[in-house]
Amino acid sequence: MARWEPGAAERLQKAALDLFASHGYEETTAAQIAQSVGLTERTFFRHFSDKREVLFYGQDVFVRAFLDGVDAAPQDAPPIEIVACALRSVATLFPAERRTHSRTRQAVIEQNPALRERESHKLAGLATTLADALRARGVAEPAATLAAQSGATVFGIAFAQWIREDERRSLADITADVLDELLSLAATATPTRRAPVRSRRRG
Amino acid sequence: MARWEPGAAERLQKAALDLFASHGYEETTAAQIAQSVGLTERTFFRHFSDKREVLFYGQDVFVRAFLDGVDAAPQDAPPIEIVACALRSVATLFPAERRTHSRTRQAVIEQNPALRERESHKLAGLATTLADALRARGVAEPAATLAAQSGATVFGIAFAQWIREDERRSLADITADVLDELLSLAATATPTRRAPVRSRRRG
DNA sequence: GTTATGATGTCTGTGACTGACGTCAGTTAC
DNA sequence: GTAACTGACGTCAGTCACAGACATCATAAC
Repeated sequence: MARWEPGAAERLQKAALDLFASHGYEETTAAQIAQSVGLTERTFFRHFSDKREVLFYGQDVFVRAFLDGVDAAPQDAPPIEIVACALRSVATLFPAERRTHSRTRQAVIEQNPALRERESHKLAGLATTLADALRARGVAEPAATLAAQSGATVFGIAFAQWIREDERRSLADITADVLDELLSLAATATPTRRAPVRSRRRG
Repeated sequence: MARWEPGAAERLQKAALDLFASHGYEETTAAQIAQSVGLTERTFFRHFSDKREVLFYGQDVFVRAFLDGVDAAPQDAPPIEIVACALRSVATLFPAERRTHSRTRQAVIEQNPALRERESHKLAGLATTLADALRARGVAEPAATLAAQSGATVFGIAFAQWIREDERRSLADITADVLDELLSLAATATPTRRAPVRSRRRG
């Protein structure tokens, strides 16, 4: 028999979400979360670098889905198309069954400024990672950062929409629509100086 | 003679930046900052809601410049043009003389994850405020959020570029270029379903 | 002159986080 | 087969960010 129950991080995360949802984020101490699953505060902080992080545990699979989508894009695809691929890829991670869970988690996050801050930082980090991937494919700056940031923005908007009670569409559909809206929006303004993008494949 | 030197917040901010730059952010305590200008830790936290905030004191004028730019845009301007106005407006707040100061401040921020987090959150907050202003002008969702977020992104990229040692152009010029790049980028992809934007003036 | 005000100091407490060190089941090396 | 090793945990003690409550006192308002 093992000395400890396995999956400490997962148990802590589940307990944390429950406690945050029922008693509030600030009202719940890290020690309480740990105790509720038979661990100590010290162990909590061995698994999570800080208290907020417990709500973002597992986001790496989500980031990886983005990168997989980038890899799956055809070699000659323009930056925005690569981002569209990435968005399609990540949308598969959020089937309809997951909406309820996502919704309660998001409710907790939106209730607390510190958590909102961490969330926007995570989204920014995703954009950075995406930009790195685009640059690795030969997209130049600032196109890489612009495209990546746009992708993160589109995802953020689409996700918020997907969570809403009155929404029936799949995340993939919403994402595609929001991206299209962004492109249409850009089309209404007139570029003033620059020639069309010269990025894509260097060397 | 006044009982206390005036401008406590400004003095605290200046002292904080100095100490952060010379000894590092984490190595500097709030009490040290306060003491260095003859105040107490408690007073520090009366002026700033938390330790990081001291580096962002005064950002309201910056946000206001954005909003002024929105107001200055012609009534019939499409969302992206409104954003362009806002960007031009805010660029005037950063003349060449301010580059050195901005650079050291940014160096401090980039050295610390907690500060970077706060910064990305401030940028997100700016985007939210901008989106509100666009919506107040009749821009519908998600166009308002998309345009606002794009504006914030463009500013972020342009500002980072403006700060670089090897950069000679004004922030206004860089901003215009980055925005153009974004529009060109969008033009390379093909919108698939949506009709052109139907936002702008409701009711 | 009295009173109100506002920025400050003082005191005290809580909770997030950290470093150092001890513990012990299971694994590996010999 | 035992000894050394490892990894996940507990314990203890400490620092610091931050907040509530209350006192202080120069200045403004009356």
